[in-house]
Amino acid sequence: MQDTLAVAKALLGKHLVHETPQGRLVGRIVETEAYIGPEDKGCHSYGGKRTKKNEVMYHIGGTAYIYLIYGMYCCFNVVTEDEGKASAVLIRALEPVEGLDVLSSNRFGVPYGGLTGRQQYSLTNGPGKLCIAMDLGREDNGTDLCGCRIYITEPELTRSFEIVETARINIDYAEEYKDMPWRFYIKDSSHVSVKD
DNA sequence: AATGCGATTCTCT
DNA sequence: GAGAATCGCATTT
Repeated sequence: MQDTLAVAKALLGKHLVHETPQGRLVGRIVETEAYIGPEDKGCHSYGGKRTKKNEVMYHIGGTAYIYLIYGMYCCFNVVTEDEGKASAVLIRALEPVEGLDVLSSNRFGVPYGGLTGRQQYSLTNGPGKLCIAMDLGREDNGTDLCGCRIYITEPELTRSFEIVETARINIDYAEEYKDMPWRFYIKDSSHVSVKD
């Protein structure tokens, strides 16, 4: 059960990789949020709710759960734990690592060199933004992250960093769970969506 | 058949 | 900081 929290923290600093026809896209994970199964009022599977939309949450850990939010953006999650636990970790922000021109083209329609400073900063610093840049869409929902197209790796150069634990974003409806410190980010990263 | 809304982002002010 | 954009799907009539 608490294992999801461990995964959320362990994912920080890892590289999310998407092998696309345009090239290999890589981002360093700098911000995550844990959504912990039926008990968590902020979780799509709260109370054991199981629908067409959240079905993938009930799959085995290591599956990609991607859903459409607000009619126009996607959010990318990593399903955690055993089959049926319906827990997941939302990837909220990345630092661009590889494939900068493709990431930039997907988001802003121009190569990385044509970006303003503000655009560079906002390339992947949010759950909807990183899906656009990394070309992750609903067609990738249910993808096995242990495969060779979308996966997570340990970077070649590991840096030490400090982890900040804080409340999750935009789940005011989650009552006593909205303040749980289940959001994690790398303190000195310049690409975190919201800092305290 | 109709209604309501969300684990967001962008554009003004 | 507020408001709009936009739509699949769960829930209600």
